[in-house]
This record gives sequence, structure tokens and C-alpha cells, in this order.
Amino acid sequence: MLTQTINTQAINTQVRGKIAPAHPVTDQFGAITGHVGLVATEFSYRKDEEIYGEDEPAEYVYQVITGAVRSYKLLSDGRRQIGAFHLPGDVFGLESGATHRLAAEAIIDTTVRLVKRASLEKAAGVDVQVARKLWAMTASELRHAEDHMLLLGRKTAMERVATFLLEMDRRLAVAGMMALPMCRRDIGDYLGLTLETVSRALSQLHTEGILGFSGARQIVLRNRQRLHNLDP
Amino acid sequence: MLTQTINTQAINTQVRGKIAPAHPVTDQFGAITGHVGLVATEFSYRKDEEIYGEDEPAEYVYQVITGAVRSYKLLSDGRRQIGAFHLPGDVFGLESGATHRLAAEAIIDTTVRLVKRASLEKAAGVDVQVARKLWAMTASELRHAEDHMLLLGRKTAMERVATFLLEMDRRLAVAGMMALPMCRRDIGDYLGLTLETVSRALSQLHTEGILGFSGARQIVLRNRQRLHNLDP
DNA sequence: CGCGTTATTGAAGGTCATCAAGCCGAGTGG
DNA sequence: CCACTCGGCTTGATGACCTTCAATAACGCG
Repeated sequence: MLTQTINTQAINTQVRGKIAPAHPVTDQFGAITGHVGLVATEFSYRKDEEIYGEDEPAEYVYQVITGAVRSYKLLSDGRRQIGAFHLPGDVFGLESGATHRLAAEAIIDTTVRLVKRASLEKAAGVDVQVARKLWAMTASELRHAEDHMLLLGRKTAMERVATFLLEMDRRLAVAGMMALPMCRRDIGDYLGLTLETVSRALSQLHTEGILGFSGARQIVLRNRQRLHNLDP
Repeated sequence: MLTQTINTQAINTQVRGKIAPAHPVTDQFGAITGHVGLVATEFSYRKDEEIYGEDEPAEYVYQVITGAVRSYKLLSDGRRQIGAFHLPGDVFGLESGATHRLAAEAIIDTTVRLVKRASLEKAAGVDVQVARKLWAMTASELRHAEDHMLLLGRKTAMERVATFLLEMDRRLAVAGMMALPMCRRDIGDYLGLTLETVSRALSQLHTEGILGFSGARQIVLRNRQRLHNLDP
């Protein structure tokens, strides 16, 4: 139960949308919380801790401050499809309907800001700009899902891994290096592959000099052009 | 250019959201056009005609009156992923951003209602209920996309076909029979399979007595329970 | 430094794609 | 009326790509 967890672990810091956003220009949450003056709370989850489950009531909307989150669906036999990774600055858990369509877990120790969904709904009823922003955020998720359907339905294993690397490079590269928060299995479940296939593709890219490793999760792209060529 | 086409082919019927909706209760479009009094126009496309292209400016929002539409993305080498089929009553082409993220084509001869996107945006600025409805429609598309990512990433060929049949059964079965508007290649491109694999799966289901054919596209489900069992 | 977790690599096999041939049904014209 | 045609569908044979199973290696956290 989330409420319970909050009571026991919440940092109890009430903020008014003034915390430095991870993506100052594009910040999708601060724009709202700042504008309408909503009360946001910070909260932390440990590695692999569940944030909410599939089909749970959607009581809160979240923004990653630090860490990383995976959103996923499961089949009854345990097969998993990760629909999205949420990195610092990203909003997740926003629903138009009553429940979360995917479950969410912290990939590593993670701190989030959260606001009550009801207060956002209320703000949207007063301020059309807020309503517009909520729509735009859902539309942005839809765009990602549509791109990902193309990847899952029609790209080869190598193409999927190339697309993944370029996405992560864009979203979390610092000084030309990316520190992946997720394991090979997470990557596989995101790309519709097994972890072994992901590992083989990365090894091949390494052999070809397209990327370099410093530890399995620290990757440097040495030739973005050739990676783009692998991504049709 | 859509405007051009409209001038030459439009039926020039201006309606005020009073056309009998295909899904009376759930009608997502009439609720808006009726409520705000937007002007809707009817328009027809012939089989395989393009309605709009990928990355084209999103000037109109559409609702299928009769016929069927496929929304899809292409890779540079022609591989295609169909993201959704739009059947009578369905709204499609709704965008929060400036452009269409997928192309749309008529699968068979199709008539649509359309309203200018700008007028919807304007209505949303005045009436919060309209803004809420636009958001809900995009969220509904997102839900479908998330379910479809699970299918594309993690289900077997037979499971995909079973899911497809149950979806189509729900959406277009009349008197226990469904008349599929799309060919095997469309189904394959929707499910991330080849048309041959789709055909083989359907043949197997036929052999097992789970479905019956009257022509390749007229299908009767004879045992929904066993089909559900194939869909984890 | 040591141990458990995570990643890599290898070998074998299965599922689905590809290539190919034939069939079916609807529309057409002799 | 029926042969013809053409697009769509089915079915078969083969093989590629990716998964599965297995063993070793590397990492990282205490």
C-alpha cells in the first residue's frame, strides 16, 4: 500500500515545485507544480522496490529526481515487457483513467517527487494550460510507444540494440559516456530479446569498435554514425 | 494535399454531430461535436487511398463512419508496422503535437467524419470537458499501444493471432461472425509476423475446430474459451 | 579479498521467415 | 455459361535468426 509506505518512509519535505529540475527547459512537472502551486512530496525507493502495481488505483503522479524506473507488463507465465525506462526529469504514472496500466519498479535506488493525481485533475479543471500539459505528456508517451511498436514488431536484434543505445545516449549521456542503470535482462525485456542476445549484440559492437566499455554498464559510443547506419 | 482532395471529392455535407454514431454509448466524437457544436464534414476514401502521411501536419481529426483504416509506420527499406486498425465509430488522427506520428490509409472504401483540429483545440480552451475528453482519447490509444507492445515483444505467433481474433471479435463481430476488412499481410504487419505465419496459425485454429471460415475473411469463433486459453 | 550477482561466450535447437508452388474466389469477357 | 485472369490465400521445404541451456568470466559490493 503506497499510503502506508509514505507514512513510514516519506522524507516529509513539502516543496512547491521549486526543486531544481533535471531538464530545466523541458521540465514537464515543474511547469505544472510551479504554475499552479501544487504541493509535491519527495519519496525514495530502494533498488527493485515496487512503486505501484499493474491495475492499481492511480493515486499519484511521479517525477524521477534521481535514479531510474522501469514500467512493465507481465504475462501470466512471467514473460515481461518493459514499456519504458524513466530517468531523472521524466514524469511517470500519469493516467487519464482510474488505474495504472503498467507496474513500476525502481531499477536502482531512486528518489521521486510526487503529487496527488486528484490535485492535478483539479488544477486541470481550473487552468486550461494545465489540462493541455497533461494531454501533451500522455501524447508524448504515446509517441514513444508507437516508435517502440515499430522496433518490437519489425527490427532485428542488432537494430533494436542500436536504437536502444542511441536513445540512452540522447537521454543520459554525460561527457560522452553513459552509465546504464539497468541490467542486461531489463534491456532484453525492453527490446523483446533475451539478455544473451543483447549481450552478443553489444559484444559485436564492441569488437567492431563502435562502442567502448568501462565496466558492463559504462558505455562510450565511439562512432555514432555507424550506429545510426545500423538503425534503419 | 488534403485540402485539395476535399475540394474535389467532399460530399459537402455539413453536419452538427447528429449522425448516428456506430457506438452510441461510447461515441468519442459525437460527444464533442454535439456538445460544442463543431462543424463536421463527411468525406470518403477509396480502398488503399492515403488519408494522411507520416509527419504530415495534423490539420484534421477523423472518425470512421463506414469502412476501415490502418495506421502505420514504415522503415526505410519498406518494413511496416501497423499500430492500429480503426473501425466504425473509432476516432483517429488526433494529435497533441503538430504532426501525425503514423500514416493512415483506407483498408477498404471508407467514409469518415472530420473536424478541424484547430476548432477542437479552441473548444478545449473554452470547455474543460472537451479538453478532458481529448486527453482521454489519447490515453485510450496509449493503453492499446502498451498492450500491443506486450504482444509484439513477448507473445508467440499463435498467441498473437489468438489475441488478434479476440480483439476483432470484440470490435466487429455481428451475429457471432466477423467480416475482416484487412488482408493477411495487414494482419501480419499488425502482429509483427509474416502473412504466411498468420495463415498457418489460422489454418491450425481451423483444423482444431476453434474457428470456422466462410471465405478467408469471414470468420466465426466456435470456441472462445479455447482461444482465451491460447492468449496468456 | 572473497563471494554472489551479473555478464559473456559457446553449442544446440526451435520458431518463424523466406522462397516457391499451387489453390481459391471474384470479377471479366468471349 | 464457362474459361480466363489476377490478387489473395494456403501449403510445403528450407534455413536463418534468435532462444535455450550451459559453463566460464568479470564485476562490484561487503
